[in-house]
Amino acid sequence: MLTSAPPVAPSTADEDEWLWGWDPTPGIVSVWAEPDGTAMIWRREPSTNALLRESARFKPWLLLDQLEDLAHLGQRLVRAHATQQPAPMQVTYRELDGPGALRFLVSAEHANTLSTAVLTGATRRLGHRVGHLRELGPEAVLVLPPEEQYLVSTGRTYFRDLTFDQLVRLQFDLETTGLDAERERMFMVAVRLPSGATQVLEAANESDAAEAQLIKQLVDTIHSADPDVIENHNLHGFDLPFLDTRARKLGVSLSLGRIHFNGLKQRAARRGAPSATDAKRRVRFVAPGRELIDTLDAVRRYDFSTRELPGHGLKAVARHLGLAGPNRELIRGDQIYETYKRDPDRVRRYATADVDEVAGLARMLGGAAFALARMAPRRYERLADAGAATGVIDPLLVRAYLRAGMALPAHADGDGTTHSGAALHLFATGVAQRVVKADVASLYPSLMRAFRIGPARDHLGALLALVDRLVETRLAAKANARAAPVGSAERYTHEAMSAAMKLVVNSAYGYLAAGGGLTRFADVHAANDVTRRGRETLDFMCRELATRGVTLLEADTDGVYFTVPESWTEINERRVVTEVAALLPPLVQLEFEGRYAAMLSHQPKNYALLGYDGILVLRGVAFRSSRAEPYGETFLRAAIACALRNDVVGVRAAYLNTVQALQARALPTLAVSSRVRLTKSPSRYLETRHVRREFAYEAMLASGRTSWRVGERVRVYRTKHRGGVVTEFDDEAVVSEQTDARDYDVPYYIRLLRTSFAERLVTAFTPSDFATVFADTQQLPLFVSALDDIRTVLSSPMQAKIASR
DNA sequence: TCATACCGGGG
DNA sequence: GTGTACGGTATGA
Repeated sequence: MLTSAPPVAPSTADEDEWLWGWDPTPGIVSVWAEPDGTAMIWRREPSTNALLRESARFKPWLLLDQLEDLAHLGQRLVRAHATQQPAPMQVTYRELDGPGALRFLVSAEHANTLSTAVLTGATRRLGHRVGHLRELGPEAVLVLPPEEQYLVSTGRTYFRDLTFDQLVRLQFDLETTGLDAERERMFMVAVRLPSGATQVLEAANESDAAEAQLIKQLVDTIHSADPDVIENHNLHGFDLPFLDTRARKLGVSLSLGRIHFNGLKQRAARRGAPSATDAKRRVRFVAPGRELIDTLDAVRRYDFSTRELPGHGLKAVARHLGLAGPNRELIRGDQIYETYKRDPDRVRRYATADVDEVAGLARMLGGAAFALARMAPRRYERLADAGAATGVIDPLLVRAYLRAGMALPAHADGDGTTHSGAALHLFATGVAQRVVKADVASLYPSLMRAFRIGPARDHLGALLALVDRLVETRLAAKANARAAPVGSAERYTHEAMSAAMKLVVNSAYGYLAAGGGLTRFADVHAANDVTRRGRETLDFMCRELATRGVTLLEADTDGVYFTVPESWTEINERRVVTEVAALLPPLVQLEFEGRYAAMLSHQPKNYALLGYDGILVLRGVAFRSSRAEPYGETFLRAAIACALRNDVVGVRAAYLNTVQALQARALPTLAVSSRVRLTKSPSRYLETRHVRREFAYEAMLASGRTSWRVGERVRVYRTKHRGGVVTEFDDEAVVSEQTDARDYDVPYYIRLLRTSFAERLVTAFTPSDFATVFADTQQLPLFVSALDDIRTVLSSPMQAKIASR
């Protein structure tokens, strides 16, 4: 059980245990525990990869804020003694040290003994029936799922001494006649076996019996492959709920786990499918003995820090990450079944590509959750979809406190103090040459460490200790990754560890700042202390840089863009960053992040950067919008690239060329079309059409499209009097040149070019020069020479406009 | 027009 | 018995 360690001055060894647990049992790949105190553990022997199944006993436990509710047990309530074997119906307790509210650690042989005893006492005390422990509130009781009780009390974690590639993983992907499991059915399942071989299971016909047979085949395939992990993209949002519904309707037993249950188990989850019994609740399915991993979760977590993915769909992500083959079969979702009837091989290739890409994706992005599962006392599949703050840090803290024999604070509401945010300064707008970006890596956790800012109620100092250890572990993992051969499992493991550490470290501040009593140790004062020091640090950096002769452009939270004098070389640029870095506290590391040939500073968080390699990067909503017409974006990129090189003639040429291309109708209709989503059904639109006409629907009707799906994305464009539609295939618009009428409204699109797109260069010139550069096309001859004198400008008219978030 | 509610994904 | 993203878009006052 939970052995006691000295509650003060934790040693390095204690902190290791807080981070990693303490039981060395290797190779755990799944855990299933029951309220009766039995736990089933599946392990892979790291040296042989053989699967072992072990059963164990544990004592279910929970934490209470008082013992009053258990007084009615009389003799059955006993103080815990390490040596004494408790009797079956006994409840043992131990009072923990420290000031925390949740201070009584209570346990029994069966969880039901515990909960019944507490509920009986609470019912008597409160004078009304208390039917469930959660009714007592988190300030009065802490009870974890059985697996987590087991992992916390034993100090075990998943995957010790195992690499990701030692996991036995299977991927499957359903192909169905539609999205609604109530009305549609499955007709195909692509399976990728742990060996990497793929197979396609198919229903023989459209009958119930054939679909039932397909489900049985899938279940058999999974059982004979016996994977530790089952993966798919949106597994919990689509495949499992669909499968569950179909199996119920068809009366087929859906037993996907290693313990036979009739059907899948469920757990509450924020991101899951609506529960069949209560539509307000969301659930995820559980198959005991296996871990059900949704690559969509890994994608979200990845994109959360990188923000580079075009979308989170499997095809888009696989393409972006280089996992998609060159001849990847693509079929629009609503055409899959139709295609299957005509050309089944095409759908087989499509579905097989899906499972292959999922396997690649899971390996590429799943390592972070794998690494977390080696630390935190939760199931792998829980850590794969958990938020870092409550999902990872809180379980680590709970385990640390119990290990130290310390009482845990209960969740507490804030005192009404509002949370203050980061600093954002726009110092100058327009075009700057020789731009440098300097930033502080992981500013907030660094400030927490440097100034020892932790939650006031964390008397054990566990959060700061964890952040310290996580940062150290991350640095070691990064070094190990660099030392390992490229592409090796070892390198991959270290990189995944580093990514996982970064995730948790960066959420430590979020944990502190979480409002509404969401996290156990939330502390708005500490969080404000962090952001205040963050603002001070940013302001200090800006001042110190400015006194060293640079011109500040924009500063946001933890980084600053500035431009340097013409005479400076990269050596000077780096020196000024190093000098300022030396003035900051040791753990707050200002880094030279990059240098650019030029920058167009438009609005806060909206700018363009031209690299010395000639690559132009646009940031911010002003420059990137999914609705923007492609011709405008093309123009904007060309014009900005010229402006950043001070090629004013080029800017003018880009403008004129676009105008002329429009006038000559040289641009395909696709180039002037805008992406919209149809959210009203045809009948719903027709109801309101006489009151208010909406362009997108009018364009559909004008193109003879009288039926569409709600949610369908189309590209629409304007003609002289009405509108037209270019249909879209997935994310890539496909239009046939022969059918392209190019009947778009030329004056409208010329106007749009000027008022919407050219406008985004307004800060690059003085007002009169701007008017000249984008003057009416007829006046061209007048202005050719006038352009020679025009230079881009950088201005700071507003006295360093300061905004606060 | 501005605030707020909702979505992201899957066939 | 969950977990508080965030930026874009849809909808309603």
